[in-house]
Amino acid sequence: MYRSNTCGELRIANVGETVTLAGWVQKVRNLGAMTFIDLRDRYGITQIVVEEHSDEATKEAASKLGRECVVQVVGRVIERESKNAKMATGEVEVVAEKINILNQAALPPFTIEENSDGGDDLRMKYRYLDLRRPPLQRNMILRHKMAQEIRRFLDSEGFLEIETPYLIKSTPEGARDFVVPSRMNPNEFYALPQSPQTLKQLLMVAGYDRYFQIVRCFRDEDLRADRQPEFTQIDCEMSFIEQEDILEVFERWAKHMFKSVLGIEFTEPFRRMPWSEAMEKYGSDKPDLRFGMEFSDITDLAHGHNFSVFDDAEYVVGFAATGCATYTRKQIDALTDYVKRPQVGAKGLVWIRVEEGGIKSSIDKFFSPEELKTIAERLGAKAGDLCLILCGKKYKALTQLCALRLEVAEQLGLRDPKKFAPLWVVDFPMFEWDEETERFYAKHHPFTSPKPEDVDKLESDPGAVRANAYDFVCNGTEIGGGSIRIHDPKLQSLIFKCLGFTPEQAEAQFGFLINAFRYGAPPHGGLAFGFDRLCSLFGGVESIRDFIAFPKNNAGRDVMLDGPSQIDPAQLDELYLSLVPCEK
RNA sequence: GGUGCGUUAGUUCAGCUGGUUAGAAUACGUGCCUGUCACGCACGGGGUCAGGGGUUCGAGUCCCCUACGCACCGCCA
Repeated sequence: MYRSNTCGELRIANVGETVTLAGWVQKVRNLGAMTFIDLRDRYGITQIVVEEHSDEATKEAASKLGRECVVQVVGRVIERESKNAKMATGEVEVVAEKINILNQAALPPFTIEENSDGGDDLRMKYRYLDLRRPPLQRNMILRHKMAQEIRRFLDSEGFLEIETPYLIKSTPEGARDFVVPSRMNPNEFYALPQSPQTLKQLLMVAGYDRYFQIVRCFRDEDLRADRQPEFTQIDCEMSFIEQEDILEVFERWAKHMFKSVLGIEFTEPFRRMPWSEAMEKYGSDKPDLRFGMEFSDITDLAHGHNFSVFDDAEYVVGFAATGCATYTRKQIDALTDYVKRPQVGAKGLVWIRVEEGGIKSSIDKFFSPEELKTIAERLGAKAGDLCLILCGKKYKALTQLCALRLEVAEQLGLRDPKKFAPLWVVDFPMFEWDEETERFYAKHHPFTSPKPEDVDKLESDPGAVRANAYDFVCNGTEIGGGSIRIHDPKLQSLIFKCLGFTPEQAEAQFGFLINAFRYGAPPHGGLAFGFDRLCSLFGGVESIRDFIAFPKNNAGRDVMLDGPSQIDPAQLDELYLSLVPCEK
C-alpha cells in the first residue's frame, strides 16, 4: 500500500492515527533541530515534521529532500502547536517515522505553487509541471465536472452520445481543413472534421432524433487566446423540432450548467436579440451585456453642420461612456489613439463631455450647445458622462465603436468575470457578401434553413434573407451556435445555387448528404457549443489554453512535444509524397 | 499576410540622454537556527544582455535584418 490517505484529507479528527502519505515535496523548511516538509498531491498539502528525537535515518532522508522529489511518509497525525488557518489541513501535521524517497527530481525550472514564477512560454514547455499547480488542477477538475453535468443533463433528456469518425472527407467551404494522406489510397487525403456537421445530419436521417457528442474538432486557421487548431465541441442535433424547441432545451441546459457548476440561478428567460439589433446597439453579433452603454444612430442630427467628417459619412453613431466626463484630455487622446490603431481602424474620435454646468466637445466649432445637448440626449448621456462618436460606413463604424465600448468598459472595470449575462442572438442573415471573391457565402453553413417568410427574397435580394440560425452568447463571447437545417432537396438546391455552386459542384461535395435526404429526412436542427470556451467562461479566465491539458502555442506548435516535426523519408515514400522546398 | 509589445542570472524583472567591473528579488549551494508555513540570518556560485549586421572612440542601451514569445487584425461556413 503506497498510501493510506491523501495529502488533502487529514483533520483534527485523525489525530492519533498512524498514516502513510505519498506525494511531491513542495517545500522544505529546515529550522535546525526540526524540519517542516510540505507534501503535495492533487488533493492538497499536508505538513510533515521531522524532530530532533526522530531517528537518524529519517533525519538523513529529510536532509536529502529537494523540491518535487517523490516521497512516501509513514507517521503519526498530531495536533499542531501553531496552526495555519489558511490550510485545509492546517490544524494537524504528521510526525515522520519513516521517509521513503521514491524518486529524486531535477530542479524544476519554475516554482510549482499557486502563483508560479514561471512565464507562459516556459510553463508550456514543461506543461506536466504546470499541470501540478493548483490553478491548473482546479481548471482540469472544473472541465471534468462540466463534462459530467453535460452528459447527465442530455442523457436525462433522451440524447444519445454517438461517436463520429475523425478521418472524413475534405470540403472546401468553410475553414481550412487539416488533411491526412491515405497510404492505402495513394494521392488521396482524409480531412479531419471541422465539426461533425454533415454526420450528425445523417444520424437524423437514420432516426437518432436526439444526438450529442463531446467531440474534438479541427480547423487549420490562425490561433487566438480563445482559438486552438483542435478544440472540443458539445455537438447536438434534434429531429421533429422547430427553432423554439431547440432554444428551450438548451436554455434549460445552460441554466442547469450555471446552477450545478457555479451555483448561479437564472430565473428569468434569457434575452433574445435579433442580429440586427445586436449590431445596431452593440456593434457586434456577440454583445457583452454585463453593462449598458448602448449605441444610438445620430446620423440625422450629425449631418448638415458643415462638418465634412460627419457630412461625408454614411452613418454616425455613438454612446455615452458612463461617468467618463472626468476623463482628462490625455485620457481622451489615449482613447482616440486606441480607435486609430490599425486593428480598429477609425480615422478619429468625436467626443462630447456632459457636465452639470454645461457641455464641451471636440466639435464646438460646428455645433451649438443646444445641438450638442440634443445629440447627448439621443445617446442617453447624463451629467458626468462622456459621449463618444464614430462615423463612416455603417457596419464598419459600428464594429469600431464596439471595440471602443469594450475598451472603455475594461477601463471602468465593468467586465467582471464573476458576472454572467447570457443571451440568444437570433435571426442571423443567411448570407454574407465577400468583396474579394464577389459572391455570397453562407454566414452559418450551406445547410441552414432560411426563414420561411424570407424565402421569396432568395433570388431577388439574398442579402436581406434571414436564417433560422441562432447563437448562444455570454459576456461578449460566442459560446455556441446552430440552426434549423434544410430537409427539402428543392430548397437545398436553390441555396446551393445562391451560393454559386453548380449542381455538379454541389453533387461532388455534398452528394452523400443530398442523396441521403432523398430517403426521408426528418425536419431537424441543432447547435454546438465550444466546450473549451464554456470552461474558460465558467472559470473566469480569458484564455482557453488554461482549460486544455496540452494546448498549442500561437504558432500552432506543441512546444512540449516540439511538434509538428519532419518525418522519415520512408514514411513519405509509403504515402507517395514528396516535399517541395519551402522559402522559410 | 499584417500591426503592436517583448526577448538581460535557473526564474521574474530593473538597467535613464550610449560611458569604467551589468544589478535586484527569488531560486540554488554551504553554514547557523525547536514552531515554520512567502521561515529567518550569514556567506557563496550563477550572464554569448535572443542571433546577425550597422552607426560610434565606445552599444545591454541607437538603427536594420532574422528567430522566438504574447496580444490583436485578416482568417475562423
